[in-house]
Amino acid sequence: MDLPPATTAFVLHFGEMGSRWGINRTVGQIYALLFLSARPLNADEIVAQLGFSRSNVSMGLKELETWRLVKLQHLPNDRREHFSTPDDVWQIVRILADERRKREIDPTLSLLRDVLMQKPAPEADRHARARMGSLHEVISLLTGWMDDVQKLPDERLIGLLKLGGRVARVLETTDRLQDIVTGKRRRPAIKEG
Amino acid sequence: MDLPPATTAFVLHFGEMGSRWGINRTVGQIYALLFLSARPLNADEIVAQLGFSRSNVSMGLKELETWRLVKLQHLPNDRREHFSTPDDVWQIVRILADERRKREIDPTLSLLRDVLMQKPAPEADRHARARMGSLHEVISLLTGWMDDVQKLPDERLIGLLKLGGRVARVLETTDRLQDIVTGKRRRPAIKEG
DNA sequence: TTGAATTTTCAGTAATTCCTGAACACCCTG
DNA sequence: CAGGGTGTTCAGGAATTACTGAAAATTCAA
Repeated sequence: MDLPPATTAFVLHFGEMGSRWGINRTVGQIYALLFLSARPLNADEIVAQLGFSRSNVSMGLKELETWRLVKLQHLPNDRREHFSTPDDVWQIVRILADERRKREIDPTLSLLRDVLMQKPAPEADRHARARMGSLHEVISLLTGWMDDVQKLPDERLIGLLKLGGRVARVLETTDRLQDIVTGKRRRPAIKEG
Repeated sequence: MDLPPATTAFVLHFGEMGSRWGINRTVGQIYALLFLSARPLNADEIVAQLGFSRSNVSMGLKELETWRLVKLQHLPNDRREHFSTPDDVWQIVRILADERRKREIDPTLSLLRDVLMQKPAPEADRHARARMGSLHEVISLLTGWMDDVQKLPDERLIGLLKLGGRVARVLETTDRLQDIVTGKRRRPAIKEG
């Protein structure tokens, strides 16, 4: 790997982390290399830099395509396929969130729906079904929120993240207003005694 | 597995999903079983239900402990260790978010910091370093937001999630006020012409 | 249509991860 | 402090996953 030291460190790190992210070492390294590259790379260039077999690189790129994490493009006067990552890191984050959700959460949500639909066994599993119900509720809320957030344009999303916990204060205010309107809480008197 | 059908389905599903979540099949099943159980279970009960070897259950429970996903407890007049999951699903979500962050994100953040600290190689890696900079920025923002949100009490968190994308409107209003105050945008005139 | 360039497939091997049984360690209780 | 009950460790076999090289398929220019 005759790459600048910073790049090498990053690529190796991504390889190691791969296992924790659910991809393997070589796929992680390929992605890292493409992410840092100033221009699209073709498979042979990746082979040259990382030293994996040609076929392994081919399979790795295929997998990255199924994740929608790389895009294929052709350069003028060059038959070879070149690959690159989105320029915008936020775009990458969105895709990642989407794909992980699709793979890691949706199947469970769907199973919970199915199971909860069945007629309950007479007693016996009362508690278990209640637990699955809670879980379903929590996951639905989380994924619904994700859907909402995915619709926001980048600047709004970034604004929201920067606001962080301070959003809570806004909510607090809203709640209090709500309470007052619905009469759950008395309007503060001008003076009590 | 002489369990109610709904429980069996859930346990098996969690086993299969295990690989996608970064845990293995047996650990997934053990966790699912504990999650649904109406009372804490000891290792032998888990062996009886799932049919894994005693040592495998022992190792699985150890792993779940390192994830803080199960807690050990002793019942009166019983020397055996019993295990259970938190009653509150939100608690589980919080722990999971925390642990995944610690394992999957923090190491990368730390590597990026280190690498970006080094003196840049003369040219050559300008682009790569800029990319790493962007990535660092995005991850910092996301983890900072996570930190903030983790501090909110459950009801606020749930409120926030329910509000979903509608928070954006609040932000929009805030921005507009901000713009007016700072003079970036003219105060809407009563009538233009 | 040919054939060179490029990509994909796939059978086989290497590497890793998972799981077990047996041995060991650590209690507690009597 | 002996001995049964309980939990842990670990070497090795089983199962899975990763990777390779060779061959097949595809694409495209001539």
